Amino acid sequence: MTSMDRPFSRVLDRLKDAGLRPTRQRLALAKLLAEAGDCHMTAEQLHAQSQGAGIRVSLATVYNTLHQFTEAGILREIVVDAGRSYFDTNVSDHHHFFFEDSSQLQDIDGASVTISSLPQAPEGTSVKRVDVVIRVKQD
Amino acid sequence: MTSMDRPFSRVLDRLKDAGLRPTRQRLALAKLLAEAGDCHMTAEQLHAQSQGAGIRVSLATVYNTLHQFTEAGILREIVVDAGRSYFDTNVSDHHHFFFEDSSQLQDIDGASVTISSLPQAPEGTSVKRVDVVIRVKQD
DNA sequence: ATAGTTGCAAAAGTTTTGCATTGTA
DNA sequence: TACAATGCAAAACTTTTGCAACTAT
Repeated sequence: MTSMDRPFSRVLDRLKDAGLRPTRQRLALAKLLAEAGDCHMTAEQLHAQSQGAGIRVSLATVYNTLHQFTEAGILREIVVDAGRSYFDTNVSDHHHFFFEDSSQLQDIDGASVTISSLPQAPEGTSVKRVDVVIRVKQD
Repeated sequence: MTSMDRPFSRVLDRLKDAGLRPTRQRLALAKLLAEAGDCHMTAEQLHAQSQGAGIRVSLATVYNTLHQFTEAGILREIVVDAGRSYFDTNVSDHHHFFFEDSSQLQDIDGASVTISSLPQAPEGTSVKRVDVVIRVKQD
């Protein structure tokens, strides 16, 4: 996989498809996310990185942008920890280890988890996603 | 199952085992949770119910108590929604549907979900719990 | 008495919203 | 110019913490 294949290299197209203007802030945040590679980032972390890179953007805008990217399918939001959202740059089929001691996430390839039986979605609803979180602790 | 078998009927023993004193607030909150039966309650909801029942207790104490009960194994904390924790009175082996439209949880019996392959826990860690959340949306 | 516990006001976080500003056609 | 979209300050939430008050020996 070359860097050209990474989701964020197509970010301009993605933003266009989602009806989002390619503003300075969005492009800068998308670039940071692309450079970070596969990762699980909080809004706070991305905001800090932005400041470090000399990009002036408010935390509110970071949140709004992360949610817009999530809507557009460029990111996936993961909630495993009370009062903190993670945004995952890996949007392919996969699951997560959650290290409760350090509050860190680690990807598990989708092929490593086999769910051989699941109940049907309740009448009138359809499954949007199945999340498997393996919570682990230091011995 | 009679009401005497429900976890909260043993709350006095449970509190004792956990080294928690049976204070007025704890007993009142435990009683409300027991009466509610199997449910997924937020701290805010439990606090509202307490007020409704004429129990004077602060929201902070509700949070502290819910966490203490969770530590004691009387409750399980479920995090599926950004910025909101649910406390589940059902601590048996089970999973959840999450209705994204209404932010409601519904139990799935453990036997209804079969995971036939899972990766090993990373070196030096052990699995504390495997959470499966089926996210559904209204058609 | 006193050592340990508890409950809550106040503080600390996180996330969302309202609206002036900006950008586009 | 008009119209919609954007970015951020301020507001709204949720959750945690520090410490005065309380409890059980």
